[in-house]
Amino acid sequence: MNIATVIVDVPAKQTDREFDYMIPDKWVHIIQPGMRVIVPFGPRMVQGFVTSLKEKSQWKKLRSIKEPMDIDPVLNDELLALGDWLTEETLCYKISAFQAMLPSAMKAKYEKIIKINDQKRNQVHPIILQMMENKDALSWKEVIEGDKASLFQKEVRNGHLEVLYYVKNRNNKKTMRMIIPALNKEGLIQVKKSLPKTAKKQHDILDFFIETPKKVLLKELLDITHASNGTVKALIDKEILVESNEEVYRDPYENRTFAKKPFFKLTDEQAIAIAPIKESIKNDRHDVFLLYGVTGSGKTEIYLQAIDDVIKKGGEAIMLVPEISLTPQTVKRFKERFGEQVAVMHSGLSIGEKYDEWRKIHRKEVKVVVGARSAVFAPFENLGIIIIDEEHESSYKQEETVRYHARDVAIQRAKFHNCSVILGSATPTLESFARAQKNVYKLLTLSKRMNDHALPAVEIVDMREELRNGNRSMFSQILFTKLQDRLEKKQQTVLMLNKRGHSSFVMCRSCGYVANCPNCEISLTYHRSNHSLKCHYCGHEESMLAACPECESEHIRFFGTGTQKVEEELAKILPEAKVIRMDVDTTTRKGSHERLLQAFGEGKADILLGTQMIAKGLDFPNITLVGVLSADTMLHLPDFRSSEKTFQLLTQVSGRAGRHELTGEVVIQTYTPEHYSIELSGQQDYNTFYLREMIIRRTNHYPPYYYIALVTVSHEDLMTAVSVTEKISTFMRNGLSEGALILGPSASPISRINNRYRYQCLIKYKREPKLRQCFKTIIDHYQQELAQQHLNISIDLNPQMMM
DNA sequence: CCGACTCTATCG
DNA sequence: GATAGAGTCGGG
Repeated sequence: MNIATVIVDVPAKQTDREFDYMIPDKWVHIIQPGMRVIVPFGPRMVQGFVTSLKEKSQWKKLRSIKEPMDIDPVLNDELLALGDWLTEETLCYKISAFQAMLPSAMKAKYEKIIKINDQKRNQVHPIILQMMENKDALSWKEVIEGDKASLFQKEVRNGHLEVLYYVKNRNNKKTMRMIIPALNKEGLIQVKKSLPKTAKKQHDILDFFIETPKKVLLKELLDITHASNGTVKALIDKEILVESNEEVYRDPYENRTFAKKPFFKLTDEQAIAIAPIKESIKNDRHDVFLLYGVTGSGKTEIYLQAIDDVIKKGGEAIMLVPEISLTPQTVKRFKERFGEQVAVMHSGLSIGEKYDEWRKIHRKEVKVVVGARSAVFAPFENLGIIIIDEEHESSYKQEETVRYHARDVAIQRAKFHNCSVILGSATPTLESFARAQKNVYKLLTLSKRMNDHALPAVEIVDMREELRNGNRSMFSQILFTKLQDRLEKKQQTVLMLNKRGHSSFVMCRSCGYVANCPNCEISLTYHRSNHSLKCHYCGHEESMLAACPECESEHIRFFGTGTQKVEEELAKILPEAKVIRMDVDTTTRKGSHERLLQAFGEGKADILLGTQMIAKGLDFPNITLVGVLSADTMLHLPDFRSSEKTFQLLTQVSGRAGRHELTGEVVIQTYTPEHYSIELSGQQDYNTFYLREMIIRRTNHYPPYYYIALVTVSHEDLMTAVSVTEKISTFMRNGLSEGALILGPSASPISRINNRYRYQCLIKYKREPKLRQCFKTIIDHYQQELAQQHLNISIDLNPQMMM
């Protein structure tokens, strides 16, 4: 077995296959499938993943692997197979699938440098000699961007200069200096006797080690003994102490202690719900459970106890949470229960921290991982359960390159490990609930809140009515009164502004001109921080307009009730209220999200004002009022899931109120109170919503009755974009069965991004075995244009967003 | 004839 | 995706 098949780190159609390499004798027993290696590829060096080993190759001359990048494989057989599955399922390159499964710290960095060929030093052009006078090497980038590029190229061609390629591991293992005594206790006492009395600090250090003869961090040692670096160094020089550099994990939860918490006694309802899960765990069965439980019904406790069962059996658990609710509160609950056995993975961690957490899993130092979407790839080998909380969240779907849904990956992995998946939600997706109805998933229901607290009373306010009564403010009379009331009672309020699709655009009040991005078909967003207008799609930025470019009127204003504007209004009408604002502007800094929530939890403010990000996971006893300022902003988005999304969001945010002793109230302001998703979320009636929405999905041929696939074509030239989309539509019509519905070409909801026109074709189908093959044919057909970057075709199977 | 540029096959 | 080598063009 001295030949390895390797997938190289070149994400392109033509290189998306295995390449054979010789394994040098010294590595023959080292290199295994799933390892990263450095291989020569054409003239350069690239990273690659070994996928298999074999004896013979159809190629006569093989090149050799340069060196392995790992000691242990980073992908085991299961994950290698999962990579194949991902590739097929999402139509991505195999290398992209592998990289999606690993922390980004493992992605190679490449460096290309130029050196003087020492044998020909005397022939090198004097200008270059001068440029490289006291430098060992120049980076290729520097050279090619300078004005001597052609001279350098010539010198490279005639061999006076040589080009070197490096593959670097981003491996940034953190190391720390550790100190350990070289002698035993008696030895140290001996040394202490022979030390002069004046060396006081040295005595202190020796005392320390006589008392605690073990390895300590240098930093800690200095802190405790108040000695200096020099003192320690003196002892090292005398060979009394030994210094070593040791790898440590960066601990994002450092300096925090988590008191062990016992298990709660389950309510009768919880006990009934968990029984089938425990049964599956006990018998190593693969089941998918849909845990449908109203907000505050104690789903988390069920997760915790299920995980505990798994750990007791020697298994491991993956707990997925939406990014946005991966708050310290959530992490705390898991750390309190499972202590050091928990790894945490979320986007707030640095690349290095994520890498550390990954290695804890890889080295089997933890049993549980709590994390966002990508944690579903945690390299456990004894998986006993995968839990997906808030199953309906759209953040479980990756929206670029490897367009996977964590739910699908979870089920795929669970099949392999013969273990169960729990999908939990108060507002399940229609897809999941329908599967539960058909017994594909097993439905478990929690209909009551813990401690029998009532769900909050919801009041829906018709804002058109308010306007007719002369109230032009953004607060209805009812909401205002209730706000005042809570202020007096010293209780807390959460105000949500549903901003999506309603950002603060700039409009002229005289002529109606709206500031649009010059490159994209989308309005610019006002940013207060630097008084500028920005495009969220291409990054275009310009300064705020002083006057309307169309009519020169100065009545140009930013519109859309942004959170800042609400904050200002609150200051006017309720000047005594303390407000914490939470939105993209106030939560960009690391940890700021957490700090704001903590401050609110400690009662440092009366009102928490924010966007969707406040709808999930907050659980504070003193919140008794939830206000939704404009419930319908996302109802009119061009997406067949907009009703479902609205219902979910309103139900979730309502669930923030009255979770503990005090009863909660919810006020929902809307311009379309008659809409069923608003009306039914007011009644917290998921079942009726499900039935009504299912009828609509059936008549319009949408999921769960049909699967959908979205093809988006973009090109600089409008006509090309249209005609390619047209050809694709026709091809799909001919290639697929009678039952498939092909819609399009039609302009994308955002018809132009970065000066590229976007057209799309939507395919609805029930069963199309040929679907993926058809897409592959299309990509092959347009290969050349795609490679030249003029054309772009993106294919999303089961898209979550229709943009 | 040379350099600058574009196109395209290939990478094991 | 990056590269080298082939092919093309235009100025001298």
